Amino acid sequence: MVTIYDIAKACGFSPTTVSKALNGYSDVKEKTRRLIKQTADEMGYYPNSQAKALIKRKAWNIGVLFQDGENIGITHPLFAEILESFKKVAESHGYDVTFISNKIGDTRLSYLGHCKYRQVDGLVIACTDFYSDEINELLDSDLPIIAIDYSDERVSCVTTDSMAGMTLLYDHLYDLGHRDIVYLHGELTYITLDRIKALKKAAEKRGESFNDEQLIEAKYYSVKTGYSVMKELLQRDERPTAVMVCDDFTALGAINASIDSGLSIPEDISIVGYDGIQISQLLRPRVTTVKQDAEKMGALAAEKLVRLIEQKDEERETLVMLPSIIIGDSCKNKE
Amino acid sequence: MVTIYDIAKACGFSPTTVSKALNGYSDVKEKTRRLIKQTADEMGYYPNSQAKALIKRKAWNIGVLFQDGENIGITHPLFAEILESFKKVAESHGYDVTFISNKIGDTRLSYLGHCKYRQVDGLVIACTDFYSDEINELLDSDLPIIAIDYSDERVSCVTTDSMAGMTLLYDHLYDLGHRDIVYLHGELTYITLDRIKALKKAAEKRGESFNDEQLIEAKYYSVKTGYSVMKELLQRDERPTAVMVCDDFTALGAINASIDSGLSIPEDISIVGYDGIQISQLLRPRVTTVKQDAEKMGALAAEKLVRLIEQKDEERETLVMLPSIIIGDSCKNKE
DNA sequence: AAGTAAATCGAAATCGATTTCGAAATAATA
DNA sequence: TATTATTTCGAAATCGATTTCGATTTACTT
Repeated sequence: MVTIYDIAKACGFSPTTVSKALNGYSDVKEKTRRLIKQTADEMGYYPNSQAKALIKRKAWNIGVLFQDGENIGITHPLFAEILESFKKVAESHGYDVTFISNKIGDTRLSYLGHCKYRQVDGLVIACTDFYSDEINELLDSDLPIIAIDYSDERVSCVTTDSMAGMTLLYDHLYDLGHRDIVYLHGELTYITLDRIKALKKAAEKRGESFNDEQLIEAKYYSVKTGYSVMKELLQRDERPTAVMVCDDFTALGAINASIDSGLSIPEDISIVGYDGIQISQLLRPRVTTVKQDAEKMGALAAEKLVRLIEQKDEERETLVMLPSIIIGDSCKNKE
Repeated sequence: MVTIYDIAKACGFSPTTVSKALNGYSDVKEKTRRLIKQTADEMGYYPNSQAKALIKRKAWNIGVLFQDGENIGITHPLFAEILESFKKVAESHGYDVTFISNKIGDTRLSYLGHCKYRQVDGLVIACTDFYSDEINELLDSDLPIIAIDYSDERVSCVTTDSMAGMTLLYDHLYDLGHRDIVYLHGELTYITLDRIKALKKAAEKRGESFNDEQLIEAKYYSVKTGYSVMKELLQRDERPTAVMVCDDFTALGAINASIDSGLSIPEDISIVGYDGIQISQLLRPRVTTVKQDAEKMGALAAEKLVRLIEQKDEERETLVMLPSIIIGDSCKNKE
C-alpha cells in the first residue's frame, strides 16, 4: 500500500508537503506540486479513507436501513427504485452508501450502535414498521436522518400525500359508479392508518362512508397474501364491485386470485394498486394505480440528507410529494 | 463520542487495559474487566471502526459493483435477489456491504481506486459487460473478488451452466414439436456468447442446426427492447413458432408485443425466458423459463469471498450451478 | 545592501484504536 | 523470609492521514 510517507521519501519532501500538495494548499510551489502529483500517480497512490475519516471526523459514508415486513429487503420494487436514485445522488455528492444491519458478525448490535461503529455521516430509513425500540433509538439520536414514507417530528421525511393518493383512487372508482368497495390494506403501521383515514375522508367528501367492514388486512409487497386474502373475499356471498389494494405487488396477487376464480378483470371486478412501480405498467392488465415518484423521492431524500449533514443550521423538514394517478386497464364502469 | 480514553479516565485504568478488557485479553483481572465493560455500556461506547481498521488493516467491509447495460442498478430483479442473499450471508460473517461507484464527489475515480480508497476487504462484481478497462484493472489486481455470471481465470466466479440451461429450454421446445425457433439474445457479452454456443450445440444434439439468422439482438432486462424487437420479428412474412428470450423481463416485452399484435400465448406462439426471477411466476401467462437459483448464488458467492479474504491459501474457483426448468404456461405443442 | 514582506516547507500533535514489552504487584515455592 | 513464578497493568509505538505554527528561503522595496 502506497502512503504519503512513501511519496515523501520518493521525491524528497516531507509528508506534510505531500499532503498539502495533494489537497490544493496554496503554500506549495507549483513545481513541487507537479512533482508530487506525478509521483503519486506513478506509484499508484490512493488516500486511505479510514485515516482521513479519523482525523477529519467525517466518513463520507451514508447508511441505508431497509426493513420490511416480508423481509424481502432490496428486492422490494419501490424501495429498490428509491434507493437506486438515492444512491446516484449521494454518490454525486461524494458519499458512499453502506447497508446497516443490526448485527455485526455473531454479536447483535443495535442499529444506532452499528451507525456509530461505522461512523456514517447520515442515515436513510425505509421501513414498514417504525415503531420498534431500535428505530426509536435512532429517531431520538442526533444522527442526521431522512425517513422514507413516514412522518415524524424528530427527523426529516420524504413522503407522499396519502390524502391526495387515496382520493385520486377513490374518486376514480366512484366516478366509474363503484359504491361497494373494499380496501385490502397493509400491516397497521403509521402509513397504513394514514391511508385508511384518508380513504374515509375521501368517501365522506362524496357523501359516502367507508366502514371498518370494508377493510381487510393484507400485507405490503406480498403477492401471496394478496392472493389468499382475495380468494377469501371472493367466497363471500356478495362480492364488492371494486377492490383497492395497498400496493401494486399485493394487487397482483389479488388479480391472480380473481382470474383463478374465473373472474376477468376489469369486466367482473375492478382492482387498483398503489405505488406505480415499473412492473405494474408492464403487466396485462395494466394496473390502475397511484404513482409515487420513486426516482424523485430518492433524489430529494439524498439532497436533503446531504444538506442536513453539511449545513449545521439546516432544519428538519417533511417533504410531501403529490402523487398522480395512472389509469390502467384494471378498472371498468360499473354497469 | 465516547472513546477508550474516556472510559479509561472514568474508571482509573489505562486505555491499554480498557482495550484489552473489551477484547478478551487474558491479562486483565476479572473484576476490572467487569468494571470496564459496565462503564463502557453506561457511557454508550462503540468502537470506532475507522481507528480499528487503520491499525488492524482490515475494514470488515465488502464492496459491491453492479453495472448493467440499462443502468437500472439495484432494480435489476436478478441482481437484487442475488445481492439480498449475498448481503445476509456477508453480514452474518461480520462484513458490511458498500456500493462501489466510479466517482467520489465530482472527481472520477477508477473502481480499483475506489476500492483502495475505501479499503474494502473484497469485492463482488455483477456486470453485463466485463470487458471494460476498469473491470480488467480490477480482475488483474490482488483484491479478493468474486464475479457473478462470468467466468475468468483471474478471479473466482459463481455462474450457472449455460449448456445445461439452454439445453433444458431447447429440448423442451423441441419436444413440443418446435423447429422454427428464434433466440432474442442480450448484448454480445461473454455470457451471451456462451449461451449462443450452448444453444447451437443443443440443437446439434437433436440433429438440428441453429443458424445465425435465428439470432436477433435484444438487451438484457429491457422490457422495451424486448417489445420492439418482437414487434419487428412479427412483421416478417413467416413468424417462428417459438421464441427464446435472454431473460424473463425482456421476455415480458416480447409477450406484450405478441398480445398487442393480436396473438395469444401460448396458442399462437410459444415464448420462453431465462433466470426464473420471482415475478416471472406471478405473471399470466406464467413464463416457462430456466431458474438460476439467485438465493443460492448470492450465498455461495458470499461464503467463497469470505474464505478468499480470510484464508490466504484459499484458491480461486469457478462455482458452476445447475439450473432447473420451470414449466409455465407460455409454451404449447406445435400442432 | 539592508530591511521587510511573501512564499515555501516541515516538525510535531492529533484522530481512536491495537499491541509489544517491560514494570509492578501478587502468589507460589523453597 | 527470600526467591521465583505468575498476574496484572501501562508507556509508547503504530496505522495513514491532516493541520497548526514556526523556521527558512526567496522576492521585493527603498
